Amino acid sequence: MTQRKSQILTTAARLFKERGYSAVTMRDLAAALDMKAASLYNHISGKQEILTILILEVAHEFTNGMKQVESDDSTAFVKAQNLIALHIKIALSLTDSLAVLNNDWMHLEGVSYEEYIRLRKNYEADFKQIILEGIDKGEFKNMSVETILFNLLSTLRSIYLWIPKKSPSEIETLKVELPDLLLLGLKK
Amino acid sequence: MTQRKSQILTTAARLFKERGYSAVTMRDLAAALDMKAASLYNHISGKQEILTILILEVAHEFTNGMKQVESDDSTAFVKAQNLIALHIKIALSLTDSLAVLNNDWMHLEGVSYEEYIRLRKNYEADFKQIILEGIDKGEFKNMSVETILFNLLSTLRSIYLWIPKKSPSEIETLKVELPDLLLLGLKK
DNA sequence: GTCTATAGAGGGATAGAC
DNA sequence: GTCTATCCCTCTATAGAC
Repeated sequence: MTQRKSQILTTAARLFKERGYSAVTMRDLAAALDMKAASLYNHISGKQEILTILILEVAHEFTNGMKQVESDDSTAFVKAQNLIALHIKIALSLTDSLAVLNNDWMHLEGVSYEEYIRLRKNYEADFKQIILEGIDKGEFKNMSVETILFNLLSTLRSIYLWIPKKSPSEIETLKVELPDLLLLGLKK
Repeated sequence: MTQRKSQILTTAARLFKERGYSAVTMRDLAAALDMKAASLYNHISGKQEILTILILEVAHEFTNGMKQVESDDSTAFVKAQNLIALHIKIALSLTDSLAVLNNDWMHLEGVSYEEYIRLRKNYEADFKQIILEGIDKGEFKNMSVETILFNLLSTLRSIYLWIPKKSPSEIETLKVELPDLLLLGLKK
């Protein structure tokens, strides 16, 4: 990956986050980089390639993080804590790309689309399994696993919206309080 | 509002929800209604009008619901319960428009944009006030109000994503469990 | 109220000079 | 590696017949 290409990708991520993939033109992107649209094509094959790289990078981060969490031989409660930390970490390091994943995944095409859907399906199934384990072993309240998963993923998926508006000290507060807020209500 | 116009609006809401405002063309919308794009303009002034009507209707529903909740002389805990019920009710009755509000508000233009921003700002400030009241009176844990607000709004804003996939009985479960899940962890 | 036709602007992408 | 010029297509919206 050349320097120019990653410059294009980070700028694209920011613009896609602000206005959405479909509303950003190659001319917009080029202008934000002080160049002409035609020049972009020396670095990337097209608009779709940008979208695919941005989204699949984040999706693989989640998948790898989940593998890490699962390989650790700990309680469901600790695994859930680690997943919360994973979401915060990715939201901090890949804020804009994560926004693109959340909002524009449906504009992926062909095999990239299939790949994304597969990764997301597996991630959610793994997450559900961890919650089920927690309920089975009496670590969590005996509530509908669907409701719990919905609540956790909703909040975790929104972190990227919250982070850019906050100071480093507020983010530290979130890191400490979010696991408590999300999991202590669940604890048996 | 003629029957034809509301037919156009509900179809547009569905398409905008699926692909986003910018990716849906007037030809797409017309085709979904078995008509030609030019005919749409006998009922609406343009694409922007559709977006404005869909989003501001939902925004006013939230604003009116908040007024109701505030006018009730009850504890912060009950007010929070009522706000959760409000979000579930709107997510059920205006699922597609709510999705459009969440995803495409930034494509509003002119006074409609200003109006939306104003309504959202006031709604969030009112919500925050209720949480602060709960902390002050010792009903809620003494946590960062920002963290609490973030968690509540994240989950409440995502309900529309969850509802279309679920059966009526699962939705009943959500109505019962969500206030417990969101608020009992907060309770002092 | 719906149609065909089309204006006028702007989209992604390519060719080829430098 | 960047540019100008341009292709070809699609976009929103309008004009005017029926």
